Parts: sequence; C-alpha cells; structure tokens
Amino acid sequence: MATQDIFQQLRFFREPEFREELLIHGQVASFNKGDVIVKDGQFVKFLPIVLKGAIRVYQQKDEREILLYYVRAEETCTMSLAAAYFNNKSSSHGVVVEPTDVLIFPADLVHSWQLKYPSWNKYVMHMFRSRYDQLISSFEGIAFDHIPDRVLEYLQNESKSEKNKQVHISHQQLAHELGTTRVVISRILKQFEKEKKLKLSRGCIELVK
Amino acid sequence: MATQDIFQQLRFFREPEFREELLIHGQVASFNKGDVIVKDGQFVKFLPIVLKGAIRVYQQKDEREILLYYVRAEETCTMSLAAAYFNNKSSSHGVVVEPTDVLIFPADLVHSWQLKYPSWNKYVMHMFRSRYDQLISSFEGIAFDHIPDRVLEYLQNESKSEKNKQVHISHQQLAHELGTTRVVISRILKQFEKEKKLKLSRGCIELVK
DNA sequence: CCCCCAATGTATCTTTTGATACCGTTCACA
DNA sequence: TGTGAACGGTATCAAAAGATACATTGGGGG
Repeated sequence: MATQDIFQQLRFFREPEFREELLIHGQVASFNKGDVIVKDGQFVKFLPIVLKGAIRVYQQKDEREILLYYVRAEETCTMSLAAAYFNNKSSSHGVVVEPTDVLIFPADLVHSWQLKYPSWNKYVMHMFRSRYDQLISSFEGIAFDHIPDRVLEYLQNESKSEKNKQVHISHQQLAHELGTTRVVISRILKQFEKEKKLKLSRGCIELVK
Repeated sequence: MATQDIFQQLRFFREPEFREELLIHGQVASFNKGDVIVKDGQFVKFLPIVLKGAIRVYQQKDEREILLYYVRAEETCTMSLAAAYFNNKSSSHGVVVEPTDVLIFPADLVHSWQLKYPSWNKYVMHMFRSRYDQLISSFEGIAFDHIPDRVLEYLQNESKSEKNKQVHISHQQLAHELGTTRVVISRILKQFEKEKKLKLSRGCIELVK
C-alpha cells in the first residue's frame, strides 16, 4: 500500500513529524480470516491500526465468551493499547474475521506519542470513549431487551452497511454473537418470518422494509 | 483541607509544576448525600477528583437505570472527563451517596495537562482502563450469572470494606442496584438465610462465614 | 401508646429462555 | 453421484425471573 493511501485512511493524524514517525516505525501487514492478532496472556509488542477489514476482539472465561468490539477501518484495539501502555499482558483475544490490512508499529512508542502528538492523544481519547459507549450499549441490550429485540437490532446494524437488507450469517453464528443457542434463534427468526418482518433462506436473512 | 493533605491523597500526581497548577486552579468542595454533581445533558465545566466519599454515576434511559461506577477516593469520573475533553454534554448522572470531598478544577485544563504532565496522562489512561474493566465485569455478571450469585457477590464486595460482615441496605435498594425487583431479592435472601449463608434483620444483611 | 409507613414474607401465575431430542434439507466434495 | 457435515424446523420440558397481590412486622413521630 502506498504512503498516500495510508494517510488517506488516517486523516486525523495531522502532525507531519508524527506521520514521518509512523512511516519509519510502522509497517503494513495483511491478514486473512482466522488469523490471530493477539492472544490472552501475551505481552503486546505491536499495536495495530486497521486500514481495511475487521478484527473481532473478545474475552474468554471458562466456556463463555464476551464480545468486546470489532476493530474496523481507522480504529485501533483499545485493549491492546492499554496493555501496551502499562506493559501488561493482553486479557483478550483478537481474531481476523475478513481479509484485513493493518498498520502495525512498536507498542512502546505509545507513551511518547501520547505526549508529543495532540492528534494521537485525541485519537486515543476518542477510541476509549467510543469503546466505552459501545460496551454500555451492549450492556443495555443484555440487561433490558429481550432476545427478539436484540436479534432485530443486530440484523439492522449489520444490514445497513450494505445496500440491500441481506445479512449472510447462519443461525448458529448469530446465536454465538448474541450469547444464546441456535434453537432459540431459529425459533425467533421463524416467528419474525411469520410476522413478515424478514425472509429466511439458507445462510441468509433478509430484512423486509 | 490543607495542601499537604490533598497531595497525600493524590500521590500519583508527581510533577511540581502540575501540583502548583492544581493548587492554583483547583478548589476543594464538600457535598452531602443526595447532592447532584453532574446531570445528563449538561456541559461539563468542572472536573472532580474525589478525596473522600463516593459519587454514584449512572445513565438513565426511559425508566431504566444503568449503574456505571462509583467514583471513590483518588478517582475521577471518566464520563465527565471524556465529555470535558470533547466539549460534549454529559450523558450520565453523578449523585453523591455519602459525605464527600472533591477537588474540582476547570475542565478545559484537561487538554493541556494531557500533553504536559506524564503523571496526569498515566492517571487518565489508568482510569479509562479500570472503568472499562469494571464494566466488562458487570457485563459478565449480567450475562452469565444468575441473580442469586450476583446478590452474593454484591454483598461480599460491600462487606469486605467494613470489618464486620454486615451490609446496611434494604431489599428495595439492593434490587435497584442489581436491576431487578424487591420481591425477587427478598425471595433469594430468604433462601440464603435458610441455607445459613446469612442473617436477615430489618435494613441489614449479615454474611455468615 | 397508637398509628402509619416502610420493610419484609410469601403464594400464585406467566413469560422468557434454555435444554434436549429428533427430523428433514442443502451443500461441498470425494 | 453418494455421503457426511452443516444448516434449519419444531416439539416438549424445565428453570429462572418477573408481575401481582396481599399479609405481617417494626419503628418512629404524634
């Protein structure tokens, strides 16, 4: 990826010296679905900023899984960032879910950037704030909404990025994302279909609107 | 409160110039139970650091309430901090729950401190990380644990700060904290009493161990 | 000492969700 | 073209939690 393309993605990094540092220390890497970016228990040596694609970040405890967020274009992984800043081991997993390009750079630069470059500082604050809000939102969902509502909300979120209203996901995967079981999801989706809210086909759910 | 007492509370603010700024711009204020520190929809002009006591920070939507965290000694309110940093309105409420002393200072100083004082920068990062972890923990509880477990956990957390194992709280309040109803709590507590896990009296729950 | 209200105890019923089992269908691939 | 795995539909049962209703208790203020 050419230099200008990188900074087309990363407009909010303003200071010329900062951009220069990013080019000197940073490196573009490509990953495929299933690649593991960080693992629970590992020290974080490199910090990624996603240019294209998505990384799924989650915690695992016993058999259960908590989805924290997806790192998408222009974003970084706040869990890794915090771990890097305090030189802690990562407490979460990061797995690539679609072909993904990331800009990676040594994690120990974070400390100095934080003080030297206002645009980086602002970026970090923004990321933390935004992740926190996302988590509150998930929390709300799980605390107050019944599963049918959460299913609908999930589907609407997923589909609005695409032109059409189709979401390509299996009932099993959807159950996994929402922390429930396949049977429950199938039951709910079938009910929605009866109510003409959506159309079902193998591996695909189409919202009707 | 005398100067040396303040910095006894705030050891992690190291730079002498920073401490000086804190003294120049900061001011100690005292609040009582029920006082409102921030309100949803208000711009954040002043940022508090708690010296003693506790502030309950929560969001309200429709009739429901989400407890985000308590701001206790040495801590600041990350929601206010983020709102101040981006000059946003607060999206949460902060209410004093016990007699509380706070150091307050103008919110617009945050930007410059962030860049000038490493110890402040570190403090902020630490607060964000720690709030995020707390929220994940609540999330886990609500997602995976049954209410009886959450009740027990809540009581253990509350009691371990005190010498004895008594928690002074009504079933109604406890239900409120855990986002359920009084009847459910009474039912569960009674069951625990039968199992000799605790002793109940009016307005007080005593853990047996 | 009485009255009132908050706090608590308890029964009953319903809804939501999870667990399990079993079935047919579709698809990739040998 | 057959076959096994993934996908999806559905019935049945049980557990968890909420909703509602009503009784009882304890303590403070008049």
